[in-house]
Amino acid sequence: MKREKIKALLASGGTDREVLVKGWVRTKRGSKNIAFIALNDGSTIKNIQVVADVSGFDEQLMKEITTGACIAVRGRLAGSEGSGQDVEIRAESIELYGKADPETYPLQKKGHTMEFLREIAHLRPRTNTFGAVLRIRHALAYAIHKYFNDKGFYYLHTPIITSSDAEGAGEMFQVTTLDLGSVPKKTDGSVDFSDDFFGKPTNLTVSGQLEGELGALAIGEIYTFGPTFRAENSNTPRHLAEFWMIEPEMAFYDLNDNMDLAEDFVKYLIRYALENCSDDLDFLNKMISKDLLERLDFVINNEFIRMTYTEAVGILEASGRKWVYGTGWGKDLQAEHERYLVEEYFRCPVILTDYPKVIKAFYMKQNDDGKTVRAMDVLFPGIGEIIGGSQREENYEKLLARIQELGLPEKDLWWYLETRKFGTAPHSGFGLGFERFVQFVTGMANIRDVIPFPRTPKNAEF
RNA sequence: UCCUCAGUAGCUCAGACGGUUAGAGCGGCGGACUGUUAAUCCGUAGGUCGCAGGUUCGAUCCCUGCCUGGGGAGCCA
Repeated sequence: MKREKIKALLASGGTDREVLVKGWVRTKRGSKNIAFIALNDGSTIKNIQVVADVSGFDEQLMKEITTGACIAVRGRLAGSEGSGQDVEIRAESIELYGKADPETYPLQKKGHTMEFLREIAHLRPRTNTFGAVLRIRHALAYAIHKYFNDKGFYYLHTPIITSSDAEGAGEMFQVTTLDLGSVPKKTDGSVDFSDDFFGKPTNLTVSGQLEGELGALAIGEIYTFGPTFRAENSNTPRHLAEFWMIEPEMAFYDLNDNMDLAEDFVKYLIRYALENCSDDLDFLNKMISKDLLERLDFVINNEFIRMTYTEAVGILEASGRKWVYGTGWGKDLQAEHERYLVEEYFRCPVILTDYPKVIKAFYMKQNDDGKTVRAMDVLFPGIGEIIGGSQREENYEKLLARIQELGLPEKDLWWYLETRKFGTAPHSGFGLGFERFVQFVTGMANIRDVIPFPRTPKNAEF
């Protein structure tokens, strides 16, 4: 007999037939004569109720069917006499795959705090909340590939190990095979990397963007979707040391095309989740974040506000607010400023453009005013900056001048500069932090709870 | 990294001017119950009071340091 997944079984509609299901026991209740087992196999947030007439089963077996145990149930699918569910399985035989000693199994029927569940990350996927988050995370990852594939973008695999700190996106994790107990030194005392695996210092990537640009300037429109690593000592509900980032890069896109793509992309993903994960989103809306569905609907049904950094500063200065951080032109916007614009003034996602060049990266296209660059940040309620992007500087002289002005390692960037030397083209791109986006879609308050195994300062367990 | 709060039973928390046997709810275990929905009812076991020093006749409680976690900030996605 073929095992059926609970999701398919519940969707099938028919009753009065033999079925075989396998899964993990969520709860068992009942009396001396009858037992009710809520069984979940991860295919859906919904459990199937298994009803067992106790007299027909081995006493020891029934005793060992406890919360967390894994069982296979063969029985008859039937309409339920109880009110909590439409159908249930009248068990005819039960096989116990794995016991879960109730005295030591850490998951209870009652709710647990997110902090506690983080300590048992190997078991937390068995909870309703994490099951829902993991299914939604999967659906969003799939939708990302589908969106870009359908638009003719190519998935470009940029390197995880890199040898330059050109992007300057943050502190990096060093990659080495040198024996840290006795590091080879040169005569001047500095580390001799010639014996290291790559013969020079290497690190884990902080961004695939620069390599992404190489792809865009050859095959037109590409995207990356991979892990990135930042060794920043950031301890916040919005930062991870290891996170996933999506970075599309497009030839012949100007900043407006870039913004259009970003907005359309984000709305597509939310719509995809609403259409394909409604059970999980309903659960999260009820148990985790009260107005979740309302927020998601709002984002897909409203145009993002677009304005320049300069206009935004004007709004902040006209607000009459007392800010902890000053708001003069040329200063970067702080969390309190972004929050005011998004959550109070507009109450809508906002795209800010044309930031002062001094606070932005070297590769952004310089405007004719000599002061600003064609940058864009997409700001979301609750999580702040979710997308950062720009039109890239395609002019060789201007790009080189900026690199020199900032004292960046020109030698390490020779390959990047050559794209502007040989057949340069206007192009744009952006980066979307995947976990921050999953946070927004699921309503989870802490980014550590939207990735199966979070990596944060002082924590690399599991 | 800075500011701030916290760490007591498996979980969530209460507690004491510094003073003999540290409490509750839930969970577990035992029992009752012919259909339950985080079942209900009765009973019961369970604690190095985060770690290391210090003050004291005596510290889980006061002081110092450290560790871990939450929130806020910075850095950013």
